[in-house]
Amino acid sequence: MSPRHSTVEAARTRERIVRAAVEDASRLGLEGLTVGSLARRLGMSKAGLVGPFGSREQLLAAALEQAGQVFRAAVTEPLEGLPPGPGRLEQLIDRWVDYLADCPFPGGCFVTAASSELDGRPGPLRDRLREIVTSWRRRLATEIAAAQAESPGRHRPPDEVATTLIGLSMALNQEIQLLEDPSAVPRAREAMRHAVGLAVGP
Amino acid sequence: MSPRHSTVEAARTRERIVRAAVEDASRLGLEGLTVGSLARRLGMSKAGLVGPFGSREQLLAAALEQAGQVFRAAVTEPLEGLPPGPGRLEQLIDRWVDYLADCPFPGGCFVTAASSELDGRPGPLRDRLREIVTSWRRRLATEIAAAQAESPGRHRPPDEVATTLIGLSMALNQEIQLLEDPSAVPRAREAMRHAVGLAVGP
DNA sequence: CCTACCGATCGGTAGG
DNA sequence: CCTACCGATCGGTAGG
Repeated sequence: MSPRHSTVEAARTRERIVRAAVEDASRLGLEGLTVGSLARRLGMSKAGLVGPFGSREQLLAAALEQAGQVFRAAVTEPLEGLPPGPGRLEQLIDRWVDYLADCPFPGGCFVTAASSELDGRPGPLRDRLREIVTSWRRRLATEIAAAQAESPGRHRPPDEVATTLIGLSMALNQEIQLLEDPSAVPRAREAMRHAVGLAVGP
Repeated sequence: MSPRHSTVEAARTRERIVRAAVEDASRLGLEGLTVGSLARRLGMSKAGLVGPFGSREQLLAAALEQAGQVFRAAVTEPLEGLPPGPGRLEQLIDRWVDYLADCPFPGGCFVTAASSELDGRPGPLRDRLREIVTSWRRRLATEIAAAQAESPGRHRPPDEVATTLIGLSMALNQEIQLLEDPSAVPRAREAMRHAVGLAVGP
């Protein structure tokens, strides 16, 4: 009744392929990933590479899911256990900036790049990405509202602040990846803290 | 001594090709543009399409320049004649948001998409794009500093505000192109006005 | 997981 | 500006 060796091996192989696919897609874009060069890099045949997924597009879908997991592991999971409020929002911002500053993907934020690439290409990949982005926006707005609820006075609408934070993450990603400007990291961190109403440095 | 007819025709053809290239690249990305399908769409041969530019990459470079021109015509040129200060910054924000809301490119902001696509691909296209983005950042920071100079009190650093505005433009572009959320336009406009310290609506 | 192959398309060039 | 072609590569499949 124990799993056949080949089953374990198959899962390992699948995992190995997905990780390599995420790397390639991060550097070259989802459309830039080709099964031929990815297979060559892994020392496999094209058929062996695509087989576990059925098609190139389903391999890209698996890579997108994996990238979402990596983002959540870096930014969202460290918050578990903290009570909602300004302290947790501050942690979220720090984890988010750290994720962009020391990015687990060689080409910068995978979801941002995929969004720009897929927004004009209808299909299941675009649909799934829209779900991922929408869900993250909702999560952000909830965290912001919880933080605002603990301090008196008028606040900007949580949706607007969420847009500002997402925008700052995109601008930071550009300043790191395209402009290679090391001053961008502290600047974006301060801007995020200011946008949500946290005290900011001198 | 008058220019030969063929010279005028050649310039017209070149212009026509560049415009079509910008459209294709906006929808499919710069890497997604192929000379074969672009030639077919224009009823030309591949050789005739690429000839005036020398190579596909130089055609892409021409498309990038053209996209920069379109952006400046929409956002920067309308400001000419206005004195620096809050009024001109307000106009800049409105033209910028309008440009994104009713975009001259079918796939959304060309420069933002190109930035995300090229940031991991070293070469002359990336170098040129970096110049374009850097120059725009500088211009923005100058406009922000001029507006701040006219009002008393402490202000956020102009570089930080420039990052916030650029980020908001990217987030708005995503909300329009990927999420197709019509509420994004007024929200981003308010966020930009707030970020630069202009009075915002109710 | 492999080899061997499919038709289609890629960017580019020779020659006019 | 064209036709006609180059070698390379694309994603996918048949058959094992």
